[in-house]
Amino acid sequence: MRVTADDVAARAGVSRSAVSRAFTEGASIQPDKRAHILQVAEDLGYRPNLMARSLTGGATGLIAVVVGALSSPYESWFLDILSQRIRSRGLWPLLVPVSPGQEIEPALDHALAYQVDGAVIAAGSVNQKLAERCTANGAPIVVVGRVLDGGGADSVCCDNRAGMAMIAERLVATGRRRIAWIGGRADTFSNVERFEGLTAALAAQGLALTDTRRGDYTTDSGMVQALALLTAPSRPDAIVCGNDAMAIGAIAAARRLGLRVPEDVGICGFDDIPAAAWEPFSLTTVANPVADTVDAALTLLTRRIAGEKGAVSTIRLPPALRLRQSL
Amino acid sequence: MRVTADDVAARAGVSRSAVSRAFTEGASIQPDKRAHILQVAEDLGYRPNLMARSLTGGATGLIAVVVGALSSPYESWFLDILSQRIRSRGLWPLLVPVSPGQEIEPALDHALAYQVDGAVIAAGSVNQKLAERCTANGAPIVVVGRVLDGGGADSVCCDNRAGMAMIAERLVATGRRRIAWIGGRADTFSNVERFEGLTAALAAQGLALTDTRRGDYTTDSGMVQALALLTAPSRPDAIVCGNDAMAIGAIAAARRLGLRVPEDVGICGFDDIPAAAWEPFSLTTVANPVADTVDAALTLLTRRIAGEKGAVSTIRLPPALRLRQSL
DNA sequence: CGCGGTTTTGAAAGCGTGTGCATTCATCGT
DNA sequence: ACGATGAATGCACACGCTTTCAAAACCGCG
Repeated sequence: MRVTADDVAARAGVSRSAVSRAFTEGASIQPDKRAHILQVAEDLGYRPNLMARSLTGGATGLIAVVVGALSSPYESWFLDILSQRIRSRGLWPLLVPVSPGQEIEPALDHALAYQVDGAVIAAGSVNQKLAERCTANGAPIVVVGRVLDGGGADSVCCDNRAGMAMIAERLVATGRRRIAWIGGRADTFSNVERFEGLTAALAAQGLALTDTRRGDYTTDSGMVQALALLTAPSRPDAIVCGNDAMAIGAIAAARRLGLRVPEDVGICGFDDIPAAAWEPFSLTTVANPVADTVDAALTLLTRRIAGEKGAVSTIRLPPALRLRQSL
Repeated sequence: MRVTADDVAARAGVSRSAVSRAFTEGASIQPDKRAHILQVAEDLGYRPNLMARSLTGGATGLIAVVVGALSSPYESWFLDILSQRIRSRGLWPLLVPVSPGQEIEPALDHALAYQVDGAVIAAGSVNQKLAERCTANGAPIVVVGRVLDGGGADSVCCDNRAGMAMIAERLVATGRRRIAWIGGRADTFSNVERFEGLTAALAAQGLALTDTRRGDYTTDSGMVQALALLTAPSRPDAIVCGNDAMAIGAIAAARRLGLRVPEDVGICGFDDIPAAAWEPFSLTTVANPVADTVDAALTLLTRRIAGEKGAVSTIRLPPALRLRQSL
């Protein structure tokens, strides 16, 4: 049914090896013969079967991309950049979507069976054992957005504490005194670092959070938690959110209550997703250097795929404060 | 390097055939022997190589997913649902990102070389010839969000005209007289249908568009075009946008100009992306039945993969009006 | 114990490709 | 003209797996 190299060979009156060589850059074959073969292949709609090719020991060119709920603006923004960059390196992203809370291991296992050359893991929790198993299977991994404790794999991650220190500085500069926090799921790496980073930076200024609440990184949860904060007896004059999506929800909550942002309450987020710059929000936030993160991660990964054996490296990329209207 | 079935066979003291059978559901093998083999495989970290397996004529389980700029909220929302549904059918999405305006053919060609079982095409333009080539290569395709002229492939698509008719009805009901349109790229299927659907429905009510402008389906472009419309001598009292992202931009534009929505100007979009429901927008829009669309598309596709040969079918799913605050 | 029938089992033949190896062929220098 | 050189070519094997096929083992029953 599917047209193979044998078909092309028969039609072109050459051996199958010749067909293979015609498609191999720099192989020893007469130029006009190659042209003829390629023409016949074109006519028949033939393309070398990459599965079979990879069987002989070559790479598949497949990169597993483990990513969380794509409905989140941050995740989809990230995947947009990542998938483009993977393609521009001549590789192909095999998407492995995992729901929050879902185990990553069985899905990744299955992806490994596709002989992926490597994996970029941007969601779910991965321990050292899993990382080692992947590497042992010839598929090095790079973890993005968190640092692997135990150091089983390379990782690239924004410097969350530094980002929060910038926020704290801005809070002090604008004279905020009653500062509240809306975080995400307590067990996520970024949430922990951002929370600790904020409290530490505030403590250095002699300040402390007056209230802390927990959302789930969605806009809706940010709105719900902000409504609770802003209707409490001692209303905060600033709300720091663990990510931009919740901050956007918080702005919506303030508006609904008739509060002015930033005069009555300052609001800020983290990541600088595209929507943060939309005028109705104009969110002051910390820019997560996603493009640089992706580049660094892919560079690390391709090096490992090429066989580099050195110690695992952890890259921390510096974020930048984006001052807009909301704080 | 990578552990193969031979390794497992040697370690378990059986033949390679036995190992293969142990992993094949319903194969003829003694239960305790299978258990033993599976245990050994587990110890060695063995999983059958899916590339090699697919070589014998079986399916790869790979579905190429051609999708456009994921930074767009609609696209990422769509991909979120699609990827989950693909996984829940036991298949795997091979992501093929294409930039707007970029040719889809070379990318899809390359994906075909991975022996994908089929393809879901939600971006780029596909003609009948390309569709036939895919089908001939054993990879049926289904086109989503547009209808293939010439009918070379199944397609699933929202009934854009019906949606616009609902909008027109609402416009009349709220007494709008000067209605403007902000569309997307002129050559896209959804843009053409939505525009024609709106003008036709308005004409049936004795109305006509007072102004039309062209954006590119992004929030920024919606804002730019809406600013132009709302500062023109004859300001419209309603703006219909080709999608939600532009409508959100239009709301931002109205706010910046100090206009009240919907009192001074009604604004509506199309798709009902998650952000449309966010309170600061509360966008009246037409709900694109994305989940149903995805299900229908995958059902069609899996049937084709199973070998169904019938005539191509075009499924039109009915949209629904979502009345919120903006119109 | 023998025999028909049913499972289990291992050997071997592919699946489509890349490539080492030996062979052929053209080319070139002397 | 002739041997040396190098490119071009075809054969055959390897990759890891599934599956057919025939042989072997097992079962129940007379």
